[in-house]
Amino acid sequence: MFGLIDCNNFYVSCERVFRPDLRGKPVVILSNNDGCLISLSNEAKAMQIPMGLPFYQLKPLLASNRVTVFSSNYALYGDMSSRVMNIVNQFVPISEIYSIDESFLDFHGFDKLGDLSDYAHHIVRSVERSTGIPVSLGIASTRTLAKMASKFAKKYPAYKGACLIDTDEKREKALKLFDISDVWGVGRRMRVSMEYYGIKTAWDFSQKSASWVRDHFTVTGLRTWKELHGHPCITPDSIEQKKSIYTSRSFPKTLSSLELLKEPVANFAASCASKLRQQHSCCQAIDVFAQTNRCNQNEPQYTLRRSTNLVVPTQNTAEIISSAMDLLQKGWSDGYRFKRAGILVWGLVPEDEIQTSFFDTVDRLAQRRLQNVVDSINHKNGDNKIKIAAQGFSTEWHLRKEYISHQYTTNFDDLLTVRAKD
DNA sequence: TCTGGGGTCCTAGGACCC
DNA sequence: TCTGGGGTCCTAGGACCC
Repeated sequence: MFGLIDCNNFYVSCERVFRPDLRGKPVVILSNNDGCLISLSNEAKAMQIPMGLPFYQLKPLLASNRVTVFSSNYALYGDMSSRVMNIVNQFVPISEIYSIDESFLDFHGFDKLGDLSDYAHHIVRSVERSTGIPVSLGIASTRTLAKMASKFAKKYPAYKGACLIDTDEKREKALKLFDISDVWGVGRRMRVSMEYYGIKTAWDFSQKSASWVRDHFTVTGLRTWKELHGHPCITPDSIEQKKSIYTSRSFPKTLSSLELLKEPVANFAASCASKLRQQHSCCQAIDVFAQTNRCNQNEPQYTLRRSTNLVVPTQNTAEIISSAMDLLQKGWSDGYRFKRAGILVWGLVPEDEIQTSFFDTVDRLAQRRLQNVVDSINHKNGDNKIKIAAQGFSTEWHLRKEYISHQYTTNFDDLLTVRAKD
């Protein structure tokens, strides 16, 4: 059996842990740059406030409904996430963190030990008591069915946070109640085709033949179909060893000169290098992107994209920045206003399995020693206390975060003061 | 004025080989 | 007049997830 534990309205719940006065009230969380609505409390959902729409369009509506707004605070959400995962991991031997607010749990063999339902409810209660974050737990014979079960657990209070689909009868009933477009793996595009073929529920889909599904929805559709039948065949990749690493941001204003764009791109490159070292990988290739504002159809559109392969794989900040600056220079063309840029590093290899080159001119050992010293100084004194000159000091490109809360759990200056009542 | 960020996987089509 | 067939590899773009 697989379990899926999912935090309810995760970002909103994180804010509420430190703002208990907001429980039961409508709250929304904005994406980076205060761009779109990305997390809504149940009260906000009940007001028919749509998810994913630009904030500036909804501002009057939110104000008139007295909705509390937060900029996203990833220092807080990331830390709360690891607290939740740590608690969950005390209850199962194997888990796969799937996203910031979800984890798959391995329950194989657990059903022989006693009542799995009691155990599931115990997990849900423990997480909420220890972290303040409400969660839903679904358990079934495949990951797709476990996700479905967790949605039932979230939707119907009678489940008290945990739902098991552990018999064929329950599976059939669940499939018949479940909208096909809510199935894990069915997105916008597939939903349209499903509608065309008259498939409304997960059950309708499961009643098609395997070959029909393969023909109309390719191997990915077939996998989902098998999972709905209770045959596990989707294994999410471990998040620990990524195959590529991406850092990108939109800018609050557009940037139209090469000099202005260099600085954010250098910082994105530095961020990728740091993430590489965290997962003990080196990259073999680096891509640079920059895009004009796609939402503004009145101005000329352009996507700058340049790629390079490295002679020797690297995780060194200076080296990756230097390649990125080269690529940006080569791909540059005047006359565009860039709204977004990013760095992708890929072709990742473990840092201790590097294929060296006969023609390499860099002293790799010295390079690594220097990087280690810089990392340890920054670790002790704060990110970017020592940085590469190209990363600069401009704040032109920094994110807009007008409604950000404190870093309650990761910054000493933001710790709450608790006073006893007289 | 204003529209997120970070991933994985699959497929079609082109380049290239013999 | 008339120009093959089979294979691999790479890349861009799209679909999907949260």
